[in-house]
Amino acid sequence: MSDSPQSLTIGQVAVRTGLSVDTLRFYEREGILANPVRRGPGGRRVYAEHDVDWLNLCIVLRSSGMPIPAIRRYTELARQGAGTEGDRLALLREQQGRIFAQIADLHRCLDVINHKIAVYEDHLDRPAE
Amino acid sequence: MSDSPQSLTIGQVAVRTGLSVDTLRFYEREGILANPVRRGPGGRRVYAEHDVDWLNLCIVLRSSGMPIPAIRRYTELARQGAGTEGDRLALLREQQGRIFAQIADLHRCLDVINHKIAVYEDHLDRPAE
DNA sequence: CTAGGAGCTGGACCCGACTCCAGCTCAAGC
DNA sequence: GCTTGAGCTGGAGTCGGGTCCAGCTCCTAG
Repeated sequence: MSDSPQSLTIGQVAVRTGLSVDTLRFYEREGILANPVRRGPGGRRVYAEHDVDWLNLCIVLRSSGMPIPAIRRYTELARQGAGTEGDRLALLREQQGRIFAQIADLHRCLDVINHKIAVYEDHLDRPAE
Repeated sequence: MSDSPQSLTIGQVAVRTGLSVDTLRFYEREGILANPVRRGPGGRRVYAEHDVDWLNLCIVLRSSGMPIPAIRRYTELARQGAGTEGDRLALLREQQGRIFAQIADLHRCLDVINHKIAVYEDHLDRPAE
């Protein structure tokens, strides 16, 4: 419970994030890790807790449909640090908008499907014929 | 205005559905058209209004994330006609469930992003520093 | 008759996002 | 000292969902 090791292996990060080890390396190549991962003895990646936090944000962005290049842009702004907050905010707001649109879209799909379901239920309720 | 031609060309179907001509042929190869498209003179596809209706349903299913093989299964049941309504209903209910899950997921993403946005707004509101 | 425009086919290609693999290096435990 | 397990690299492969293309056939209008 009281463990907050300041250094994690890629395997531990995989467990904490639910991403595969391969995906972690892939994301790194894609440049969506805030700080270019440190290396420990033997060239092994050393992650910190805040890398996990960052990855969790990336996971949220990805799963809401943000493509990797967009996440990379956001990451680059974050890497540049102070002064880019306005831009980062703008990117987040765009994504927020896209999420709203997706939700609205899904509700429209749901309407159609609910209607279809109702028709089938009605049809099946009718005993014979 | 008063046109409801009982036969449509692939180009007209493309316009009515918003799908490309290529995609229509692709969907046909994938077997997600209810009735194996009729052919007119010169081997040209002849569509009817109900094909457009069916395609519109397919579009809804696709855009709510149903993969093509699943749509194919649904289509096959529909083709078999009476007796498969229960199965079709089950497939629709599954998809309904997946849509609910997606919406819930997007709301969770939204929570995270809204929170991030609030932090940035707060940060940017602060005049100097 | 001839140039366009819409269709047709089979097959190649593309893109995004992973996923897998061979071949190598370490470090630890038996 | 040797096996095992976790990591490393570069590069290839996969999968889903389209998209594009060459080369051909019609039909219609000028």
